[in-house]
Amino acid sequence: MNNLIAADILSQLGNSTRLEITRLLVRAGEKGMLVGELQKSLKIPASTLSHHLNALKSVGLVSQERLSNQLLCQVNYQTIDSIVEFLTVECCAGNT
Amino acid sequence: MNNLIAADILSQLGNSTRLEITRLLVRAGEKGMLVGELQKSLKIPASTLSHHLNALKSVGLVSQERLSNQLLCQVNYQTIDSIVEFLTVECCAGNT
DNA sequence: CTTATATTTCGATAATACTAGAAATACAGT
DNA sequence: ACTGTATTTCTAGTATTATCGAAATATAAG
Repeated sequence: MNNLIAADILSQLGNSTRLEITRLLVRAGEKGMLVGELQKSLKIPASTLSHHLNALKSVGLVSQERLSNQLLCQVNYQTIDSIVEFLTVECCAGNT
Repeated sequence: MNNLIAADILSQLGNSTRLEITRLLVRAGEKGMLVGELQKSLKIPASTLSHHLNALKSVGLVSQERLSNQLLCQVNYQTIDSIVEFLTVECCAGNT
């Protein structure tokens, strides 16, 4: 985890819609959520949601798996843990 | 700490220059760093640095204090801790 | 092979952010 | 007052990001 990758991940989390998507997926846990379920929760156009999901996928925060004609989304806990670790250990907090 | 405020803070950290500024200030600890020292480290124009410092101040990540004709910058550990807490507890990680 | 549902990709527009030179401000010393 | 150093604010150009309708693609069922 270097500065550039960390900034990339943080910038993806730094949008309230994407942060909310991430939060929903974390709460959904292992079983994940379908794109359609996310859309119902968020009430945003499908194309907008798809765009944000792509952004989250691009930095490894979310992965998708096809189930017939639906797409299941799951959060990647490892990526979240690694950014938390970056903030706490390598970079930032805990220096009080 | 709500979703919108968290996203704001995360988006400020989600820029490699600002993340580097934050990292430098964390490492500097209590004694902080002068704007000029930051500029020497980062090698970016003063106006660009000032712009980023304003962004970090706007979300409470950095504070400044004048020392005669220089400005001392300090990171606000509390803000970093609160965003880490948001990620670990309220929102995201640790759900494995 | 047509229809229906789920989702993405395309394309265009609007909004926001980044960068940096130039001018302005703040302060200290002479 | 004048000069020098530190830093900000102004301004503008460029680039990136967000939004979302319309069209396209994927899959399943009839």
